[in-house]
Amino acid sequence: MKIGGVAKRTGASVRSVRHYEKVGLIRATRDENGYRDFDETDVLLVRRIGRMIRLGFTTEEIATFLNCIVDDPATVTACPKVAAAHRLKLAAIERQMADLETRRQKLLITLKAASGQDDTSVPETPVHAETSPISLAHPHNAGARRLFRRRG
Amino acid sequence: MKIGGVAKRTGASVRSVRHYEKVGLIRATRDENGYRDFDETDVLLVRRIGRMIRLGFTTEEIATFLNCIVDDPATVTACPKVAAAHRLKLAAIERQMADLETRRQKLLITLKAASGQDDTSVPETPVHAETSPISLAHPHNAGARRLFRRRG
DNA sequence: CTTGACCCTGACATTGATGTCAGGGGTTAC
DNA sequence: GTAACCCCTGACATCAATGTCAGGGTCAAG
Repeated sequence: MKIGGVAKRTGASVRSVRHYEKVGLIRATRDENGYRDFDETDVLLVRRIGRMIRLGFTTEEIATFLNCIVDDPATVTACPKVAAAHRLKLAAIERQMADLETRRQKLLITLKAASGQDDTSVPETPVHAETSPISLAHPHNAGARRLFRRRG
Repeated sequence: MKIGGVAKRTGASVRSVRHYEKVGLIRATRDENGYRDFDETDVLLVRRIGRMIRLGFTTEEIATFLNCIVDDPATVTACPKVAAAHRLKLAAIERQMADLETRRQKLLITLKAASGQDDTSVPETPVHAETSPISLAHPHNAGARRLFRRRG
């Protein structure tokens, strides 16, 4: 199967499949004309890589445990590298969530401080707000916009 | 005050202060020798910019409402632009949190599927798991590591 | 006059998967 | 033979704040 077929079957772009090969996640034999040749096993692998990436793993991380991914769903994390990588990623995600939660609380405080809105429910994690919402007038900053490149 | 003084007083780097000026968030007069000259007002503004950035605003976003930031903490979001920007950011953060939560649940499922660990409590948001943890053997991916640049 | 501590501008690097373009070739059907 | 697809490699762009380097001034103290 050529690369276009893999792309079609996996949902990955041709560009991405080439990228996965370049970083060593997949391997392809070559036809006489230089075209990559894949089989059904590669399709499954590319699908799995896509799932991993959507979970937040980088290709570099995936590479560290790709060689111990096994066919039996029951032994998923049986290989310690896989389990370790998953636990690390889990911890990283929870750190990110905590950071986002902090920022969320500060935004809520700022919003609540000004407008007497009551639809901002602010559930768990009570905050002790030394956040000092907004202040400071600075008269000369009117024309600040549009110094930025726009996406072409 | 010269740029080094601003940096020292705000915690921002000299590089960052120059950057804020370049994108129009602050303005500096120039001494005869070309050196930037700042006053105490600029120090307060740079501190505020730093806080905004830590909240997750980009300088481009900050620029859209910087000119309506006022000195009175009670009127924080009195300027509609500020409130709108904060609500947008809040919504974006909540989307990110939801995405992270989804990924977290999938990671937990995968981990739970293999090791009979019980310290993974999995609290709220029950998941309907069509996640298909891990599978697929691929014998020829042993030498995948170290194709990546290392940071020097 | 030299040293050291500042300041200046401009430019490149970082992160990482992916899009996209340039320039070139293969394969197939008409 | 030519149009229409597909493939190849290599390279640049994306996002955004910040670090860092090169190459060059300014200025005060010794």
